[in-house]
Amino acid sequence: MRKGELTRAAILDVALDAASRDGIEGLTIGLLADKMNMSKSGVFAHFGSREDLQIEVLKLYHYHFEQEVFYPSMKEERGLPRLQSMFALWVRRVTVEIASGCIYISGAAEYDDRQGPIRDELVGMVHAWQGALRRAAAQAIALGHLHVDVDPEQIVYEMYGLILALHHDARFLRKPGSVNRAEIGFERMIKSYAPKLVTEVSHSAI
Amino acid sequence: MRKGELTRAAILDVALDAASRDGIEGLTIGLLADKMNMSKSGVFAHFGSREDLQIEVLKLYHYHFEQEVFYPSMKEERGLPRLQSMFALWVRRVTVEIASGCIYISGAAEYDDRQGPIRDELVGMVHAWQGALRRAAAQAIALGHLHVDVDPEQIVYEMYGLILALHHDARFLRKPGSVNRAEIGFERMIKSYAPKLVTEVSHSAI
DNA sequence: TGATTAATAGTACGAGCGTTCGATTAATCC
DNA sequence: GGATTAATCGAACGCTCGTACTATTAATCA
Repeated sequence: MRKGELTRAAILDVALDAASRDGIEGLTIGLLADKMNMSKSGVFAHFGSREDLQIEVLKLYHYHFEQEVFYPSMKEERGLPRLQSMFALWVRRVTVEIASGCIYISGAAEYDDRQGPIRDELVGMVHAWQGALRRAAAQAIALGHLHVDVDPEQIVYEMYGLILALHHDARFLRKPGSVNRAEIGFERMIKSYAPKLVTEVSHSAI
Repeated sequence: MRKGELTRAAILDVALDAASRDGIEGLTIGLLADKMNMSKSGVFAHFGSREDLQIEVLKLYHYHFEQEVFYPSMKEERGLPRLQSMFALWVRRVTVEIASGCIYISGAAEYDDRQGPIRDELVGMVHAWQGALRRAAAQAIALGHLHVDVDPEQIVYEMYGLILALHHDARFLRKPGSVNRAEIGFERMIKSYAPKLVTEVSHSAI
């Protein structure tokens, strides 16, 4: 591996860390140069522009997310177990990120009114993840783990809400116990979307 | 009313609009000066500093939120009706804001890692609103509209999640039908936190 | 080791930022 | 209407930003 590629990767690592804290838009080349003990032009030379750097950081985050959340979940059994795993690993990732921050979430707030390549990249990633969640939910329905009438999109919507609330309460408000609330909410949602039982007993649970 | 106070109010109106779009941190004096057809120093003179301006914008947003969401809800009957009104008006506000943006939400993302007066102000406002929601939920429980074992904080958490998801999907992803999802999710939540039924009739009486 | 190429540093530019200060115009009051 | 105060402007300061260019150092390869 050439030396250039190595420093480039090191810069991206530092940039990801910085972006997690201050947002994608908070990334500056001067700041990275300081943290890397390099000159501004030295850092800049590895990327064609600041925008390219920002997009590379997004891709790096996406890679981490896939490795820690998506792929491990895909090894779980299809249907509800996989959906539960997705949520659990997602919660863990957001919790681990409490000190730094989830770029999908902070990025959504930063780029909801802007347009351009960065927004496009971000929207694509979130779409991909929501698509994976939707497929998992649809499989859970098809396999009879969840009620037939449930809309997979609705499940994705509510799961996303629980995670967003976790991010909000834990990171912004710094409330303890938020992880618990996310899990309780998820369990309640799964229960209320459970398939209709043949026996009367659990009617009240629906 | 002096002319100074009038322009000051006009600047704040424009600033609120700009901040809704580009965030509190995106506010710049030069931009406001352009929009107001004034000089930078002319705008600046109305506020001691940019930070003061930003805080004044927050207070103005808070005022609007109170007028459109909080006070009207307080006129509703205590308990579940009030809680439902709070959610409905909140949804409407976020929906109206889809073209611009909710500063409580975008601000939370901007200031989760910063500190200082702006963050303090923002945290205070969100705390106040969550407190109001919590009290309404607690009353709904006390009045028998919701199950006794339910934690009011959990209800606030999940309500906030539904709104955050609405903001995310409608504003960032620009998905249609998000308002419906928020309402469906809320109804399901209320149902699953409903009190255990003694008779069927009493349920509909609530 | 010497030649070649890659990686980094240094400097400069134009733009925008918040803020300060003195000058100037406009509104207010007697 | 003239005196007084309030409101606004204009220019400047020091700072940081992304980027372009040239020079210099370091790594790679024959």
